[in-house]
Amino acid sequence: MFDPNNSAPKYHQLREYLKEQIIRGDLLPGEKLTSENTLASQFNLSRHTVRQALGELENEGYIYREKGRGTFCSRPKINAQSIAVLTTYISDYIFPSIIRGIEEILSAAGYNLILANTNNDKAKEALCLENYLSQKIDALIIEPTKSALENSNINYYHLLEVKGIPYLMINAFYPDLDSAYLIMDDTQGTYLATHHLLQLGHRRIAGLFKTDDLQGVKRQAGFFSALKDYGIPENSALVGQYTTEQIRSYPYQFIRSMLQKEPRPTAVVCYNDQIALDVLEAIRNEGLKVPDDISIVGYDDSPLATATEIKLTTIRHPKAKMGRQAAYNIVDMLTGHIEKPRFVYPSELIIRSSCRNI
Amino acid sequence: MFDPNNSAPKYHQLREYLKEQIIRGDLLPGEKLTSENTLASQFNLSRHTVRQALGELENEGYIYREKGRGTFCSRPKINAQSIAVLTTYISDYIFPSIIRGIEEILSAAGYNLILANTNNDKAKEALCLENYLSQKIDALIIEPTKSALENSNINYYHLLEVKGIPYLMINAFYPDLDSAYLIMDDTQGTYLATHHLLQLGHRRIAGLFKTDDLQGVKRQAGFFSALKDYGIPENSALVGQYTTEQIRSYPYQFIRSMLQKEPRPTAVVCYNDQIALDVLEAIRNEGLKVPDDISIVGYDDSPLATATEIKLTTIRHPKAKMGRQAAYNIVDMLTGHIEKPRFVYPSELIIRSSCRNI
DNA sequence: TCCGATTTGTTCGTATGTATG
DNA sequence: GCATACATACGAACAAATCGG
Repeated sequence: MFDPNNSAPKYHQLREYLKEQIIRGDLLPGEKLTSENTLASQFNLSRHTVRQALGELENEGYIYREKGRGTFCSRPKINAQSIAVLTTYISDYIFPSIIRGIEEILSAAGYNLILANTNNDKAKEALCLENYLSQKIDALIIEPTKSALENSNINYYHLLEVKGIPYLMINAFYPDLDSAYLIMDDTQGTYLATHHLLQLGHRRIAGLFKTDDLQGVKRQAGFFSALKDYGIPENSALVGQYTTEQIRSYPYQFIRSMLQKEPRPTAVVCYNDQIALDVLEAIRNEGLKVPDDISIVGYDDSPLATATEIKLTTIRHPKAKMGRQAAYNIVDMLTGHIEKPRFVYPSELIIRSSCRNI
Repeated sequence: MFDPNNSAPKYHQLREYLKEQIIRGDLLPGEKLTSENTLASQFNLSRHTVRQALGELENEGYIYREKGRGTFCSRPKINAQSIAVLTTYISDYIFPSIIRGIEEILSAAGYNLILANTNNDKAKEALCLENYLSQKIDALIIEPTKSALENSNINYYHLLEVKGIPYLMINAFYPDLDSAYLIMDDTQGTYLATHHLLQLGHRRIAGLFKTDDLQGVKRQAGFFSALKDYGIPENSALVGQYTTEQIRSYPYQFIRSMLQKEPRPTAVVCYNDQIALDVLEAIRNEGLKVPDDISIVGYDDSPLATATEIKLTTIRHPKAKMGRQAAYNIVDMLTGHIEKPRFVYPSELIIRSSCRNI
């Protein structure tokens, strides 16, 4: 308004001038602005130009106009940003804790949390991402679905980058995508678990792993790595592999049939606590006892680990802590404080009563 | 555009005329609109008037303009509606299931789910409601916080009504608010539970209830109602009452001190499963056994009810089913199919192994 | 209740700038 | 360079709502 060699359009200058006054608090909510005609003569503008500036301010929510009365300053519109959270599941296992952690931080920071789950179905994941891309989503925390398989939704992630929408992966990431992530050291986790069993004297150790997500692949790698360090060759007969679709029956069946053949394993390393409970049931139904006959270790330290009589030895998952850090990170990415955070939580063994010395 | 006795401003008429073309699909995304000058001469308008119409269409996202090239039809903006869900907690107990039920339906129906919890704190509830009121929230599913106390946030609910934002209460409602709700029959629930104990021969029955939410008040009423039907007078020494803030220590302490005095109760009716577990621990720590020495009944049939060795006799809460119905209802309210749904789920007793005949 | 001053809303006209093809 | 299209900017007039006297 005062700078003649400012190349910006006059109505832009006036708009910014007024906007500043509002933001600084010179104009309080409800207060009347100078009338259009007065502004025009004050700044040597046509009324039309003034109206253009006011129109945009109205559109952005800074002011409102009332015919016959005047133009007024709006109440500050808290236009909270929305951060979407897309996980495989939401109501079971460790997911409620992760989501609570995220909610805690986002809520305190004034962001909306938009929640959905994929049920570990890539089609549902695609649908959700497509929705988010066509809406006003400011950032995304996502647990990739079937992260070990080909990333058929990679285009959506590229679109997120193009649109400048920051996203953060938790629990896993796609190797062919240069993304920010927050994961735990899955390989180290099963290494510790397996190592623990080896130290207890176990030599014939079975493993049961999920193959369609990166966590499963890494956990299996940690299992083999520990065996190798003890000079024990890989024995494929002792390793069960399953996918999401087989989760209901395979782990149970695998263990039951394994227990019916001699020599039996003396211990089982499980992909997670949920599978460990299936294994526990299979062992029971064979008339055997944990840990007397067979030791088992779970993974994730979920509520399931301590829900039964046999308290599971397991690996700690950061859960709510990871949720909180994910929320902090995505906010920092959104505000430009960090570029692409990448963090790997070290693994920690929790010894309970599902393993014994032999 | 064609109606001379239409009193609406010309630019409104032109705007609606063009908007219709876009919605009908006469103008496909990316297609070029008639130029400003052509439109002006075509409809006998000034170019300024045409610009005003186009400006609003641009603002609403229907078109975009490129200097020197022309005005083009935008890709259809799928602006999904957002439904906020505000519960007391989100990660524990029956809440993950309720939220999963809501998510399942809203997600399938193409709505965003915006999630937050109040931690059973009325100040946090006020904060969330204020946020939702100043944002673009289309509807709200809410579990009221401390529903038995004075509704200090009633103004926010009135504002929701004024703004035409439908809301649905779950689990409880404020008596002084004429709202839609979805609750279970809490009074009948504890009536059934208490009646069950009476039929098993118990006569000295203790009760432990929360007093700051409507559910607690109703559950206590059902407890007394059943006792009355058996001609047993109210004995305040046998009834413990606590609020959210006392939840950590009171129930445990109350039961322990009660067990140290003769005559001991032979059964305890608990506000919910979580409290039942506290009671269970208190009984154990007194060197007594459930159900041999004392019977207990929980409420809600949460995962906790079957997590320990003692499987709790409890009352079924609809959980995910209630979540789904809440979602269906709020969508129907939003689309105007129903006005104010009100539904009370009948209660159902689940008999497990925490009660015995005496 | 009506009047007149003020204020925003609608509509016209005109001119010039600037990017596109 | 030229025609076309949108962007910026000026001016003028009347309509409609509000408000104080």
